Amino acid sequence: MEVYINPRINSDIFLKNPLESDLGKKIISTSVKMIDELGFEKFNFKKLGAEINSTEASIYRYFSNKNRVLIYLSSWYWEFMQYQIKVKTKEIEDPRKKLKIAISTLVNIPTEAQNLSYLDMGSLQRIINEQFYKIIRTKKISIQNESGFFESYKRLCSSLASLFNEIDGSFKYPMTMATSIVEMSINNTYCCSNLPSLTEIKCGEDQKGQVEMMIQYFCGRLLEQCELSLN
Amino acid sequence: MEVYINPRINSDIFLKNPLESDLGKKIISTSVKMIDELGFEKFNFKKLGAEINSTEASIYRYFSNKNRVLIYLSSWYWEFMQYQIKVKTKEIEDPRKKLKIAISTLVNIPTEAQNLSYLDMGSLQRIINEQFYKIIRTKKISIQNESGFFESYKRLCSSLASLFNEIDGSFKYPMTMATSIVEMSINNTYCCSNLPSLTEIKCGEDQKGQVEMMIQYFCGRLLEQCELSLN
DNA sequence: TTGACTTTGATAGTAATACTATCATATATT
DNA sequence: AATATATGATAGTATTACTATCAAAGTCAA
Repeated sequence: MEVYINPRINSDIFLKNPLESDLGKKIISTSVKMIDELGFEKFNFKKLGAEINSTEASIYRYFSNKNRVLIYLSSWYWEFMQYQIKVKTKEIEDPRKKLKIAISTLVNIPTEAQNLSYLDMGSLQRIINEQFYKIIRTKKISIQNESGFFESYKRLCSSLASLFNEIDGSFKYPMTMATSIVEMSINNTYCCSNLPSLTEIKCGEDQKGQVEMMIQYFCGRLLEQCELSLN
Repeated sequence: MEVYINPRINSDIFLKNPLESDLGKKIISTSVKMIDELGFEKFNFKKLGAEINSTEASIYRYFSNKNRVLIYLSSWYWEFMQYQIKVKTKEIEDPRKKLKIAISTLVNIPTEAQNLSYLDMGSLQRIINEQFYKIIRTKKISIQNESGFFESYKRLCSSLASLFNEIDGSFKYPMTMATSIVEMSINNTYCCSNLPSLTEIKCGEDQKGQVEMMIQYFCGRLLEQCELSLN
């Protein structure tokens, strides 16, 4: 019986749907672990094959190269994020409260989504924090964008932008603000561990709470009528 | 007679200072052209050697690998940026006016710095827009950070952060805001050409002006007493 | 049960990449 | 004139990112 949530992912990203076989599921779940441990550069299909007792050739039947695996994982991550935010804000009317929940989800997705996914969301979040930029900064960006590889990310940003718009219709740049907010959550979590002098967030237990409060603070200043931190 | 500005760059980044020989200068100026044209992945020392009528081995005497070239170029870029902002704000007292100039420089550095550099600043800016994240998202981040490879970038962010602090001492996250503003200039220029649905900026002649105004708008909302766009 | 089709495994091979090493030559320095 | 330094020329190695081929195993349908 299937209890996991399977996000719908653009089928041009893969050659064969990894969710339709045991090998496929192993490929993606073990990719997450290995990329998190080795880093994306040192990760490759030969090592992955060895790890899951399969072969390089078999994995190439699912994904044409390791970049596609990364694109697949990021689509998964953003789809999952979107879904979680949707579920958690369904019953809520006030866009300020919705935004507060969206921010919290953005930061805390790994703890909230445990046991809903084949994938280790903690590892996946670290991967996204480290690697997401590699996905969207490529010479192949136009072709990949036209193929719809980034739809999941764009959809999430759009729905944040609509929230901003609902809260403060006079705000001129909701889409830019949305990407900035998402990147702020990525960056500050990353910098806090790796380049601490670039952020006010202090590493440690309450780190995620700090990032959450910070993003609330920025939203409160950017949008009128939006004092999230006081609610 | 030397009329160019030579930014001081952490000497651990290179094996032999490229500014101290003709070959070295050719290496960096041709790297900029080639990375801009080919993309960083397809650029390598063999191709570079062929282009400048030298050899792979000779280039390896200057840089231990192509990543170091990218780090070198980004240090150059941020040093140059810092220097330009400093020169242009030297005589000015009002931190708001200083900030306005800093924002403009951030966006318009290629046109402002023509003929001050060996390097084509237009190409270099495109490279930074596309590749900067690759530099700071690496498994070697801690070692490289400890070696001081990112000092130029950090210094620039710090000086922006002090400006924010001068303008509005009550603002809680000046450093995060500084990195966000710098990244906003990088991202929106990139997205405008490559992922247009992620930004409100419209590609075209006035593109840089739009980005400038947008950043001013964000600063105006984030900091109290800071209506830059009205000045 | 036979036969066909699909999935995976096993193995081999190729072109390109990212270096490293060595030696010769040219040039500059003392 | 002797020496040190910079560069060029060439060769070689390990790894990577694929591609191709064939065999074995399991599945499904007549």
